[in-house]
Order: sequence, then structure tokens, then C-alpha cells
Amino acid sequence: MAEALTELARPRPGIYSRGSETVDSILKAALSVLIDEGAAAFTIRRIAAACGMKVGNVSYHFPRKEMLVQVLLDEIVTNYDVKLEMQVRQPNLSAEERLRLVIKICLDDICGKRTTRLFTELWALANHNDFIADRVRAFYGKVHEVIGEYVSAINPRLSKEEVATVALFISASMEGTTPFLGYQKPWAGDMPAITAISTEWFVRLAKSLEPGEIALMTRRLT
Amino acid sequence: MAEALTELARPRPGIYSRGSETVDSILKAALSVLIDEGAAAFTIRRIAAACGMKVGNVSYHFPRKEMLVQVLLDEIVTNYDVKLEMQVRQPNLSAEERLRLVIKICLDDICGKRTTRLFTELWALANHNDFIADRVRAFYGKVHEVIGEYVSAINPRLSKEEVATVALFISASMEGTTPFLGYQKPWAGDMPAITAISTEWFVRLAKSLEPGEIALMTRRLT
DNA sequence: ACGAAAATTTGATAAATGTCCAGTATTTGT
DNA sequence: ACAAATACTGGACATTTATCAAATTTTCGT
Repeated sequence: MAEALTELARPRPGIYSRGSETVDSILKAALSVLIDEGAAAFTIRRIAAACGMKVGNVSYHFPRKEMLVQVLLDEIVTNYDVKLEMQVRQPNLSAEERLRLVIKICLDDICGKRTTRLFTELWALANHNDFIADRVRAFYGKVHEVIGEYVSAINPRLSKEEVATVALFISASMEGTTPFLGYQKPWAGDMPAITAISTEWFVRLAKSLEPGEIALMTRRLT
Repeated sequence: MAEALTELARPRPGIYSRGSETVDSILKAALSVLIDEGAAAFTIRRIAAACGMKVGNVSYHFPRKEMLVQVLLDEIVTNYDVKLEMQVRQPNLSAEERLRLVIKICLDDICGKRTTRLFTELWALANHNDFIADRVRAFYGKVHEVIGEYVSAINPRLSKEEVATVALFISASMEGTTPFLGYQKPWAGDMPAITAISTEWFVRLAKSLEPGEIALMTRRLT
């Protein structure tokens, strides 16, 4: 089931302005269908219906369904990247305040319908679609970098690897709330308390971890 | 898309022993297909092929595909429940050691192909299938109970709600490793370190949290 | 070993899917 | 305003899907 990571995802089919708008409509509708109805309903016909278009036209702009998936995912990931950068790069904040902010931003975002639905679907799709797996990995790599930057600023004695591990731990812990406390999930009401614990304890972890301590703990465990 | 939570999931069609074995084969094959090929390949035909059977026979034992899904999920959840109970109820351990053990068991389990693949699929399916959402919720409810039991033993001053919140935090944090550090996931190699941090810091959280502190932190955050 | 119940095979059904193409309409540079 | 490039329509195509029913084989209490 190895996907072709090559030149499948062309820039954009549209050249005339009308075509460009149509492509936008299709992508928007495709995202809506994925979020509102799930991957099983992610069908050329449903997408066409969702943006009031004929099947043939969608097929004209995206001759292969896989193209649509790839262009859509690239757009989604880019949007998240931009949003993350914009929201996080606030001036006049200490490293600790920045880390708190990032944690709050991530958890607030997870509460939204879009993120809750989209990423649970992507995690599943990544199991058997190498392209999706690759993009999801790249996206979270950036998230880890941002978190790691602040962890490193809070605790400069930590090595690069230790910072990466702490960032991974914080990120994974936060993302884990998605299927449980995300949009309309069973424990969604507990998100404020979990956010509070997260900000407090992840900052505490970043502050108080000693260089070499992770290796020590790991060795002790096995 | 509201599912009928009623009497769809009959006990078992099989009456003759051969039929029983066939049903078992079907369920086993269905799980294999879901894990090895994903929800998109979860098809009567693929399942039939996976257990060397004719499509009509699978259809005879499970006249509706949704029946197969429901019986399969019930069996899966029951198996996990039993496994959890067995592994966790070790004698001669302190509450703290038990909590460490539960954390280690959960994270080790997440590393396996079965759990990594299965639960990412279930989280996605739960978005639009009420039956699956219900069973997944029930399962994690039990996990939280087990964790909460030990948290409560470690820190008896915490209220029931506080214990539940801490258990939810620990559980969600652990489950969050699935799409990142699970089977063949990008950061799978970091699981030992993450396990070490998890056991150490989740126990520390359970120990040191003061009654009323969660409410305080939550209020301070907003 | 007989016979009814259960299991299995075989083949068919309608519906839905991705892809394609001939023809028509629209857009855009000139 | 013209012509070429682009966009869109309508319909078709072969596959694949879940479900079903008649005919056959197997099972198992008697």
C-alpha cells in the first residue's frame, strides 16, 4: 500500500480565476465532508454535492482522488502552521509564559470540532497511507520544535535530546485529550481542569528536570 | 447517522459447533483486516477472503454488517477488560507501585501493533458511529476507574471528583502517545524515555496534589 | 442411519464508487 | 470581437459494495 510520495500533488489545476475559486470550493467542501461525515463519506460525489457541483467537474479539477487528498492535506497543514506561528509569537512574554500560552492554545484548539474530528481521522488514515503519515509527522515535528524552544529557554542546561523528549511528552499528552475531551467527546466538560493541570505540571516538568535525569529514570525502569 | 443501540447485537448465530467456529474465524479475520488494512478495507469480501470463506457465508452469520461491527467491538472491549484486570491485580504491591505498574502496562500495550492500529481507528469511527463511541467511552471509563483507585489510595485526601480528574489526565496523556510513539509511529523509539517520565511524574502528581488545588488552578487560569 | 436443522455454496441483485469522454459554455489575452 | 484556452455538463463505463435467495452439503439428536 506504499503511496507515491512523488509529484502527485501538483500545485493547483486552476488557471482562470473561476477555476481557482472552484478548486477552493472543492477543497472547502472536501474538508467539511471529512469533518462532518467522516472518512467513509469522503466521496467525490458527496464532495461535489457539498459544493453544489457536478461530479465530472470535481473529477476535472482533481483527476485522481488521491490528488485531492494530498492537496487538501497540504493546505490544512500549512494553515495550522501559520495559525500556530501567529498565535504563539507574542512579544513581551517570558519563556515560561510562552510555554503556558502554547499549552493553552493547543488545548483550546483541540476543543474545536474541526481539530477534534480532523486529527482523529488523520491518525487513523496515517496507519495505511504513507503520504498522510508523512505530513502528519512533519506537522507535529514543527509543534515539537515550538514547544522545545520554550522548554530549552526555561531550562537551558537540558541537552537537545532531552529537550526533544520533554517536548514530545508534553505534545503527546496534550494530543491525547483529543478523543476524550475534544469536541462532543465524553469528558469534554473536564477540559478546563485538565488545561489547568497541564499548564501547571508541564511547566513544572520543564523547569525542574535535571540534565541526565531522563536517562537515569529510563535505566531505573528497565 | 444515529445508530440503533437496541437489540442489534444478538448473542451469537452459531448453534452447531461448526457454526460457532466459523463465527470465531470471521471475527478473528475481521479484526485482522481492520488492524492490517484499516477501516476502508473493512469489507465483507475482504473479511471472507481473510478467513477463506465465501461471502454468502459471512452474510449468513452476520446478515447486517453493523451486527458484525457490534459483536466484534463487544468482544474486543471484553478482552481488553479481562486483560487489564488480570495484569493489574498483582498482590503484594503498594498503591504507588500499582500505579507505576498500570502506567507501564498501558504504555507497553500501546506499543503493540494491535492496540496502536485498533484504537486510532476506533477514535475515528467513534466520531460518527454512536455505538462505537459508546463502547469506547465505557472501556475508558473502566480504565479511569482502575487508575483512580490507585490515585485515591496514594492520596486519600482527594475528593472523588479530583481523583477522577487526575485519572482522566493520566489516561489521556498516556493514550496520546498512540499516534506518535505507537507501533511503527515516527517517535516509537522514544517510548522508553516517555514511559520513564510518565511513571515518575504521574505518580508525583498523584502524591503531591492538594485537595482544592485543581479548582484553584482552574480559576487562576481563566 | 434417518431427517430436520444449520451451514455453506452459488449466483444474482441494486446501489454506489472512481474515472473517463464528447459536447457545450465560459473566460481571457489580443 | 475573436479565437484559443479553460471550465463545466451530462452521461457512460467497469468495479466494488452489501444483501439476498435457491440449491446443496454438513451436522447432530434421535
